[in-house]
Amino acid sequence: MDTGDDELLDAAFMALADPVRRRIISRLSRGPATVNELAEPFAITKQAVSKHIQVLEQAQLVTRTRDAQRRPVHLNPARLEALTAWIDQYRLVREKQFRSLDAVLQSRAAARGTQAKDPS
Amino acid sequence: MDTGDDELLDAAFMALADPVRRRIISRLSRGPATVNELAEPFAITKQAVSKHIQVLEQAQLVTRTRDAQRRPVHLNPARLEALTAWIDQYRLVREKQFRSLDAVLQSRAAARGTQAKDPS
DNA sequence: GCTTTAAACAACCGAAAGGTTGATAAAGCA
DNA sequence: TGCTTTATCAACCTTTCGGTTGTTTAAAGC
Repeated sequence: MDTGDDELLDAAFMALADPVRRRIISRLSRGPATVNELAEPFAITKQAVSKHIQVLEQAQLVTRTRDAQRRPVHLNPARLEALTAWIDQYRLVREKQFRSLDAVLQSRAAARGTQAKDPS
Repeated sequence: MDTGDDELLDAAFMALADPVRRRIISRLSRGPATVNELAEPFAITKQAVSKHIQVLEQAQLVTRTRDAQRRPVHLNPARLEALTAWIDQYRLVREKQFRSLDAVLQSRAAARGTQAKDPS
């Protein structure tokens, strides 16, 4: 079991629980950006955005480098992979089970409603 | 960059940010369980566990059925898939960037000097 | 030198989360 | 009919989170 990564998982999931931080991740997936650039589309102060980035940095979802007086923020895809790894670990177990017919029908019906990919 | 099910993503990531709730998910991946069964391994009251399950239920990560006076909790794998789908959406974009060195250099240059246009 | 810009640090506030105790409802069993 | 089990509801408390304003550091430009 993943007893060691508990705090990192805590931090990562908590970090992604905020829509502002998720949009920051979305923005960073297209390349590094500074705090000011990241703060622009939001109606909050740069200090608030700076705190959001600190939260993402603590979760190791992003890293910061030095470039003159700017500090570009970079995405860290490895941490995102760690999250999908954790989720898949239980998602796949459940798919294999097929113990309750109700559960299967429910998950199939729900999968039709969302954009789930075919597991085959 | 649709942010349609923002609230569901909020709720789901927030729900998984707690180690107790993650262990509940882990337990449920091996089959349904009641509140009392889920509360047993933890040093908190059943009321607290009941609240945790409410949080998971609001995020649609679990569902509850009726079986006499028991209310077994079931896992809902479709919601877990939605999370991996969101993450992969940005993880894969990033992988594509790594494949092209030009894209990396472009984003670096954009972050350094040219603030004239969005680098997308 | 002095000024501007980017960004962090610090103190503060309101709202929400996690936990507790106590009371309540509903189903099964004597 | 009581009585137990299962689980929720309600009020309350403490800690943390998201945001603000104000101050400070650090590097560039003049």
